Amino acid sequence: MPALIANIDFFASAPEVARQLIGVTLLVEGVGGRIVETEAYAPEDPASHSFSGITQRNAPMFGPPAHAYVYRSYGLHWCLNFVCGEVGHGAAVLIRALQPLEGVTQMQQRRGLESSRLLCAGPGRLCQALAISAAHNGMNLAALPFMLISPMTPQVVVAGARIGISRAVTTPWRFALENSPYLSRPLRQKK
DNA sequence: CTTAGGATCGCCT
DNA sequence: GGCGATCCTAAGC
Repeated sequence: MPALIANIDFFASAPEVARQLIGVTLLVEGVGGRIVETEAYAPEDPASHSFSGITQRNAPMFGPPAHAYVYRSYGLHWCLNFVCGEVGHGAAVLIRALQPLEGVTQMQQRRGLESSRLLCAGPGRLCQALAISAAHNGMNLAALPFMLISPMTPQVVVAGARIGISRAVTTPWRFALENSPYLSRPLRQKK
């Protein structure tokens, strides 16, 4: 079965993959933790980089699934996405936050920060902690330096509106591990 | 608790 | 030329 890593089918839609990624342990060079927050970006999605078609920057989104799409945000931060869906459709999942587990000392050094709560709580922060940069753009997630490990038990996932965008602001494609203290921002659930 | 401003630059119109 | 799928710090309530 192609593109099946850590029991996740990367050929599925972005929201499905985003939900399935919650609880998966992500390591880069052995450093990282458990994914506690993701966002889905799909074709036909006005908030997606792929919305207006293929460009130099978003080209990896139109490549094979289960590969990395890394881009620079606001000129100074890196953001890590996992490409998913059918080849050429332009879907991806933004990895927004991790619960630090492995290589915590190294992540603290890279971030210049001791707090474990804020170590990987945000797409830019976790890329700094894991030393992810343009060098990782287009890389296969099934091969080193990446490692994905599926959780041992089912995860309780909650959904809400995505953060930091100006279009399609109500689409509930932000996914988080329920009650996790390691989110970039608290997710306000509907009651 | 919320909000405001600055850093900083590649990408797209 | 304008504007971000951000983050940090500071100040106000």
